[in-house]
Amino acid sequence: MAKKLRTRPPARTTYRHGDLRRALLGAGIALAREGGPHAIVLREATRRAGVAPNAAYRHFASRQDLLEAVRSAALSELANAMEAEIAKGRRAKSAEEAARANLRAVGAGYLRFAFTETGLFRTAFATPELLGFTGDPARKGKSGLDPFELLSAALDKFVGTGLLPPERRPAAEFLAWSAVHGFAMLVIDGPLHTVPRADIEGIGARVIAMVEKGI
Amino acid sequence: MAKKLRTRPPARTTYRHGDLRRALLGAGIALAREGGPHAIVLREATRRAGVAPNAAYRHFASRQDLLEAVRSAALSELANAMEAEIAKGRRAKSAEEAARANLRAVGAGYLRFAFTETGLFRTAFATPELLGFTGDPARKGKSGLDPFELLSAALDKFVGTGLLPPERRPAAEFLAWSAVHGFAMLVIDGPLHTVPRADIEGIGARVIAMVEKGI
DNA sequence: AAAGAAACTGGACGCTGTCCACATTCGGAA
DNA sequence: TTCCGAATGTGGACAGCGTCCAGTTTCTTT
Repeated sequence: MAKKLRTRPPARTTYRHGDLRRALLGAGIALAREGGPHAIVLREATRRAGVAPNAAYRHFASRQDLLEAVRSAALSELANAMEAEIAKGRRAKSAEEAARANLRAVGAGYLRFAFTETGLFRTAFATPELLGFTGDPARKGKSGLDPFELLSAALDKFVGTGLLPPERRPAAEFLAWSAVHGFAMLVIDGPLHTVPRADIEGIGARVIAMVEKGI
Repeated sequence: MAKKLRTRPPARTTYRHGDLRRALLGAGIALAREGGPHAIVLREATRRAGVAPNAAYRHFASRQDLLEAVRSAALSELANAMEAEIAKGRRAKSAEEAARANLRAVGAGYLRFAFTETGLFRTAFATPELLGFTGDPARKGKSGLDPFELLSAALDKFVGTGLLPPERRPAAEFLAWSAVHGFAMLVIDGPLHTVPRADIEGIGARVIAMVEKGI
């Protein structure tokens, strides 16, 4: 992989960069997109920003700190992908059908992002230590909801339309999420990696159906 | 974390180590158990074996090669954990109840291993590149089946006892696996990390129930 | 006893994250 | 306007990593 002479900006003339934090974050996102969390390397980010390695420390406390910022961005993009999928299926239907379509869209958007932006998806769930799912605004999508909240909203509609008895509502997001997330993992770097994408789509639909039926 | 002066053997007197490959593999497994795949570092393994860093290259082509060997060992231990759980529930029951208990045991064993041997579990599914689920004998448990085969066998019994219509059998392992694997991931380093273990057990049972019902 | 293969050592290289001391520039107070 | 402190970026260094190359020691085979 020739990663050396890439995206080197035209040798800035000013001493100050001007917007280094954003530049580093952008480089980090690009790196993650190309090669996952492992590929986020501080020195390469500074190289792409045209700046000395240590300059990064004025904006990020450590490599881990940069990784975390990229992670937030990835989660935000994931939320956007889910919202896009939800918006796609907006038709006039019965409340019940709408609730079903909504939940399916949440799952489908999640999977689409996982398979389309694999590097970012992996980064979004890369955890050296434990991860808190705080209400960090940097992780939300355009709707103001993060991925977890989007799923919760979809399940609330299930209860609202009587598709899910209220006593089974608590913690239901974890059942749904488990299935879809696990499936994504198995496809991305598990035994389903070699299965043709056409078949994947079918199995993915069955995973979502299993959730609808079994939740 | 004081990781330095650990398990240094008593300064071997012979030039040859005698059983270096096994020693390195053992050190690698210990490292993985303590800190996951990330913690498997070649130089540390050689240090623990009391040998120069390069000596490792007589037995493993690269760090990745050692990682792979540890991975196989981890998968084998996972299979053992699953088998143990299956054996626990062996009582005289109807074939149907036995099939249900079998599938639940497969899931429960998987989860138990994931939560008990987190480092090894993470290692088992760490994939820098893509991973093939070959019939590598080093990955099997005592029964001669690897984790995937154990799950397949459990599902076959479901079909055999009429609990699962044959037309839904194909690829069903991926539905079941997705749910349980995803749940493990969410607990290990996802948003469920902070949830008390008592509650986790309950949600885990519901995940498995969802699979039984929704598959 | 000699030769050849196998196992291990020693030193080096380039890469990484991070630390420290220094240089430059900007913005506000005098 | 000038000066001074805070913010930002540079340069050099360090230890640790995976890996390569060239030796050295030992075991095995002839």
